[in-house]
Amino acid sequence: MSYDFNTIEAKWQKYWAENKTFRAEDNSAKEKYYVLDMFPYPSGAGLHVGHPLGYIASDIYARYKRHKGFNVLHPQGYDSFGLPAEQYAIQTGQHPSITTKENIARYREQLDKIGFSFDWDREVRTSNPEYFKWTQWIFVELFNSWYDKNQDKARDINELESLFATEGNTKVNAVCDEETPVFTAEDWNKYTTKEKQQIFLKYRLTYLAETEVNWCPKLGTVLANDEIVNGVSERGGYPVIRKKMTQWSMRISAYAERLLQGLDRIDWTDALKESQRNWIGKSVGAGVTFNVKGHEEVIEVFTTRPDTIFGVTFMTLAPEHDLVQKITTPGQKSEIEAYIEATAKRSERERMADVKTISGVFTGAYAEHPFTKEPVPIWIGDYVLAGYGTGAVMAVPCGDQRDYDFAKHFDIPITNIFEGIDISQEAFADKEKTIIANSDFLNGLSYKKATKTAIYELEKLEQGAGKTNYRLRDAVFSRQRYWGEPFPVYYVDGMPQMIEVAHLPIQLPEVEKYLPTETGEPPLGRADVWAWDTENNKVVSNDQINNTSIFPLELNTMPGWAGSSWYLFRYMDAGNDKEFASAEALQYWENVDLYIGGSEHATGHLLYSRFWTKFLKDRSYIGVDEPFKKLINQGMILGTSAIVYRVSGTNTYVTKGLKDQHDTEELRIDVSLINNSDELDIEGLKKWQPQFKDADFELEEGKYIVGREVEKMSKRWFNVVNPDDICNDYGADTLRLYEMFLGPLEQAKPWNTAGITGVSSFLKKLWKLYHNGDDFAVTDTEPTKEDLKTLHKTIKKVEEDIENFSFNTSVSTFMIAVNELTAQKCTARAILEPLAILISPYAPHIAEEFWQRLGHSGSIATAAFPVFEEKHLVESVKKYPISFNGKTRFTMELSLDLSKDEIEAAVMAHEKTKQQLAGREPKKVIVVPGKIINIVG
RNA sequence: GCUGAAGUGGUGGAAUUGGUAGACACGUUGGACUUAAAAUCCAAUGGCCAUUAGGCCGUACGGGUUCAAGUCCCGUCUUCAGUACCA
Repeated sequence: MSYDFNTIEAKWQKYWAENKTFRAEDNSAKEKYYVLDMFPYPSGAGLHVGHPLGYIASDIYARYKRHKGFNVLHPQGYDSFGLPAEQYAIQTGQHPSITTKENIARYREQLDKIGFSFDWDREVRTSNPEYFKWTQWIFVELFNSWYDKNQDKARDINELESLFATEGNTKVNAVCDEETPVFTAEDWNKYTTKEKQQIFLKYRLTYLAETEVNWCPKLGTVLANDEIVNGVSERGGYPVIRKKMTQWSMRISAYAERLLQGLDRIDWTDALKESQRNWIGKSVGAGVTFNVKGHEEVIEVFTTRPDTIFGVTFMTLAPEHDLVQKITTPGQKSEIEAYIEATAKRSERERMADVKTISGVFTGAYAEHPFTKEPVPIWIGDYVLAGYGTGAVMAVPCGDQRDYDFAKHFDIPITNIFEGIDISQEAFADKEKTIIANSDFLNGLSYKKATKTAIYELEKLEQGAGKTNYRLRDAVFSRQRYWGEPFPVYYVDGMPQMIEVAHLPIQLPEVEKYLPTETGEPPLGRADVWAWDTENNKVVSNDQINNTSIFPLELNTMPGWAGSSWYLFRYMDAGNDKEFASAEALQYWENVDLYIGGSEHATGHLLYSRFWTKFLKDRSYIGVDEPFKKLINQGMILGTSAIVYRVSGTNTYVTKGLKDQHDTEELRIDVSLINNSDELDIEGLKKWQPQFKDADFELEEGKYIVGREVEKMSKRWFNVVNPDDICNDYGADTLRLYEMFLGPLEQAKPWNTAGITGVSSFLKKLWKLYHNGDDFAVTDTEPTKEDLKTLHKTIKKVEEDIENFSFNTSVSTFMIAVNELTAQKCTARAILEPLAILISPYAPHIAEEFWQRLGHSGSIATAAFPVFEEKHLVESVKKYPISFNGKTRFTMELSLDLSKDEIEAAVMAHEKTKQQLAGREPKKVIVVPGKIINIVG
């Protein structure tokens, strides 16, 4: 019987499902190990061969850990809320839940074919009400929490209320909005309920506020900072503008320092940690207050260089800054307004595209320098960003190149405050070489000392203090969409109220269209049944809204990252309808030991889930501070597109070798029409699309050779390779081995189906090793020394490879082992049985088949990993290369029992050595046991 | 600009961490089997010189340390990824 992978794979996939082979136990004497993949968004296109790469790697590791005796949790689910299903719904009118279900069914079918060891009993779907009930619950918990800086953790909002009632907010050290008023206990107790609610909103970890947001008109929704790439939306690439809107936000900024510190304790790549560090963007400096001449208002700035305060010759505000309208003098009004209008019109992208153009307008107003009391002109300019720091800078042209360029452009004076530095050409920003001059009490001081002194003096004046600033902004949490989690929120007198957990989940209402309303409200504004009855605790028809007991519900939905920020905990106890997961399950499974997924989530999902984990820990729902202990980013598998060359204006296609003789245009065609030597199947192409039906082809040596281009795998390039096809043609085990064999896990690499024959024929050879003709032929004979050596070499290498996640080299190791054992005609059970276990994480189906044929009744999945024994690798005789002055001349066999001196004596006595030395005395003989002998003449 | 990663045959990539560079595989060439093709099997395959034996040069480039460097150190160049008017 030959290797019939289709039958074998179907058989074992059925066996695993029926026997629930990979079910994880929630309490076990075994040590736990949690291996998680970033769960997929089930898109309509299905999986291509790139998607399973990370899943295969995590599956190998999960299976390996089971062999090593761990209780392994390896679940899978779907991130099933999101834009594509909604856009499809807008086009077709089909409810997104239907599309989503269909797509999930397709994904599941494809995943099952590859033979993953997922515990499907724990499947989660973020769009299932049983799941998003708890997403809504976490939202409510965040709403009911505030961040205490003294204890450095989130606390119950009721505790804040009692603090307010007894001592006001003067002593409360909390993370809150900038413009939070100061009040006493007496004030507090006089406030109306609504006033109290307004104040609480400034403290809650999720809050409703009017903020400057990224509005994407094309998508009709706001976006968080991480959803914008290069000034355009990540999805679709549409322009994004800044706009003030009332939105839900997450006070992630409260966790900035802990998110930064936590990075030191987790095993992630440096690149990823670095991009989170950059995103958090900590900078240490000072906040400085400038009085505005003739106004009550003051301007707050943040600077990393308080030591250069005497170099301030002007100030610049962001055009969007609140004070601009108030301080602009009548004479400058029209000019300022024209400028603000012009900048507001520009998209983020345009603004980023021309950073070189210097623009700005003088407001006519002056601030007062805190020390010299000199007037400082106040300008506005779009090089100052509203979203960073306070949206205002003290400009020090001598020490900052942007301020310098601005000053030169508008002819603003530049004061030099650096000892012995020429600033006639450019600003001087080297902190380390700075000696301050021309600066009153800072003269002669270094950067460090001057900074300290300046802050001290500012504090004395009460016009500044040391301050740490973070680039990390609070994350906008509302989306003007349909297909997302509804907020468990209704409004009484404009103030948001939470719905208690007992009445959750709040399910999505039916709408007749998935578009915004004519008045610009989100799609939920179309729902007829979307009001909250506080007496009966249920959703009722909008007609009944009376604002005494029945109130309107929130119209926004949550963003895509809501459900994915905590799903790792749901897998621990996926069926629980009383809690998001039981305390026992949470305590046992703790957090993810190994997480595998793409690096594109560096500043989105991976940051938000760390934030929610820290929050849940603060509120004592979980015991861990970080969600993912170790993280590996798998590289993308790229497609290799096929290109034909059409002679311009004709229907004639020329082969690659002749294309330079014509004026041609490139067309991408389906990669399945190309054979392993880049030759085109012309008849196939003619049938593929009508435009090729009557085409002419100019060949070379009777062949049409296509051009190739490596690029992202995508339907529109026709370069998608479907894993189902590979499974049908070569088998899932071959697909798994080949995906690993392609190259290092973390690297991007092109898919090339041609190379798959290598691993495919390896599996055939492996099959033959266990079979003699048609019969399964494993004998109980004693293994030879060579056989044992091959086995133990393989155990050692494979174990090391898996521990280091270099799965690619393991595949080669298997190939070598099988070649050697075939040559040695090894049929010994004592070799082939452990070999089956070694291969089982990589090629589980064939391994199970061998295991059964070897007479075992259960699954190979729980078999113990073979133990490596050094003694089998030790040889008695070794070939030593003998070198003279670094050049290898010959090799010589020597016993390994010899000591260093004996080896040296034997080599010197050897005839060839004597010839080489030709009577000369060597200076030195270097013996590296088992490796090389070097004689230095 | 800044940060991170990396430069090894025609290609993907190995190299036990300083010890015979190019494992393994693809591709290519030649051969066997076949009427033929596919499949399969065998052999060769870094470059140059040599009939052979063998020799010389080779891990982006230039230096250095060492008996010994792909690996360590200094400098240069290139590529990829992330990020960017961050005060």
